[in-house]
Amino acid sequence: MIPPQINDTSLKIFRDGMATYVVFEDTEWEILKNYIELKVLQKKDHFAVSGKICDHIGFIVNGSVRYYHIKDGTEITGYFSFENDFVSSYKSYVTRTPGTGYIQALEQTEFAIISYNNLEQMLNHPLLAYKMERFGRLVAEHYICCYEERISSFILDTPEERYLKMLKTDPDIMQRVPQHYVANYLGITPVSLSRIRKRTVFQS
Amino acid sequence: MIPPQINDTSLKIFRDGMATYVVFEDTEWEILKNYIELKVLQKKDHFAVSGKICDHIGFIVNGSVRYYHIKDGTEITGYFSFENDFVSSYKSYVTRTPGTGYIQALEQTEFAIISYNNLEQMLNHPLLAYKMERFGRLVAEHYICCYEERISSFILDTPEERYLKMLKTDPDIMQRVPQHYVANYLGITPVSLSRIRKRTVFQS
DNA sequence: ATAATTTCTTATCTTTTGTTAACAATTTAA
DNA sequence: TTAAATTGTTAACAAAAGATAAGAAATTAT
Repeated sequence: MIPPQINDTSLKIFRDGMATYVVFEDTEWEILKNYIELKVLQKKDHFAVSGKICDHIGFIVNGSVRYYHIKDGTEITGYFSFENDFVSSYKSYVTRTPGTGYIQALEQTEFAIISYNNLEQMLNHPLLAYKMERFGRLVAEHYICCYEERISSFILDTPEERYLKMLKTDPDIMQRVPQHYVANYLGITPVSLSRIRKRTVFQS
Repeated sequence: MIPPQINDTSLKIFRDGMATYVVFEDTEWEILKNYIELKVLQKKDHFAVSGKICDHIGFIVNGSVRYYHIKDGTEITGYFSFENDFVSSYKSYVTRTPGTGYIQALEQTEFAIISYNNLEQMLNHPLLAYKMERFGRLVAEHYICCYEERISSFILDTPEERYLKMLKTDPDIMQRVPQHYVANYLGITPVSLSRIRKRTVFQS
């Protein structure tokens, strides 16, 4: 099985990204890299679509994506990911069931990707299994921490507080993402975000 | 190191709970069980408190807990856990930093617990490490899926829809938990939940 | 460069939620 | 059993958000 070649620059960035969680030695990496492929999406192309099983987990080498759902015929954006983030319809990927949302490139975006089958092979490979399990655990734990924060903010903060916190946490998000997507992400309407920005004398 | 004894009934329930994710053989279990302790909290006792590092991960053998934060001097309940759930201030436990919230028993509650040190030892034990990493990954993935659902609901659904969905997902929650806690959990005030229940001819 | 599309703001009106307070109902404690 | 505390409901009013629409601003496409 000869996977589509991924270039060395992207591979290096991906290796560094994984090293945040688990460091792979050169000998391990020589094996591991054979399971990594490259994917490039143009603006508005989809990484995952509703109704289909999401077959890959991606790592953004450069670019960005948004997660959205369709409710009553309109798109509602729930999340964004940027460089060095992992991307997938996790539930779909993990449970092998059709996803309920979409993941779309906000601009031309380059991913290092691991197919479900390749991940299975890595998890069964005697020289990779242990570190891959560990890697998976640490990544999952990291995202749990992020999600915890996000849920707390819905429980504890008003939309206005959520907006102001976001400006501190992701100072450049308003520059990189259309405002009406950000509004959805905050759980409010675009009109409402516009009003909040007006009354908070929008810093940034 | 001789840990406080945990009784066999509770241990069996905990073993079944872990087996949802990874099955441990008898020989493995004989080692593993030495790292498990028992904890019993009376109603209103705390499993974790704000400002302190949460040193244990718990598994509810029987009973229930609520997660809450204090904002402007008042308690806001963000989550509940019941039998067969894992319980911890995850971020605190994982990152070894003081937690920002509280976990409190809603009734007398019995936990199988793993201290951070014991978990480290298990993760370093040659006969347990691999399966424990895998177990950790699968549990974390499971909670990611749950959290994804919850966040989606804040983005996509109105409070009323969120309430109705909850009735389907957790049909007995209104019986087990005070209503004003549930209101917080839904991201609204107790008064608002009372109104929603009135106008939806509260089923259940 | 111009037209078309998308995005953002503003205004009006409606609906919902938050706030506060009073009271009833229920649970807990003495 | 009675008293105290907690919990749930309802009402009145204020504040915020949703819905819709119109127009301005910015971006994208031709």
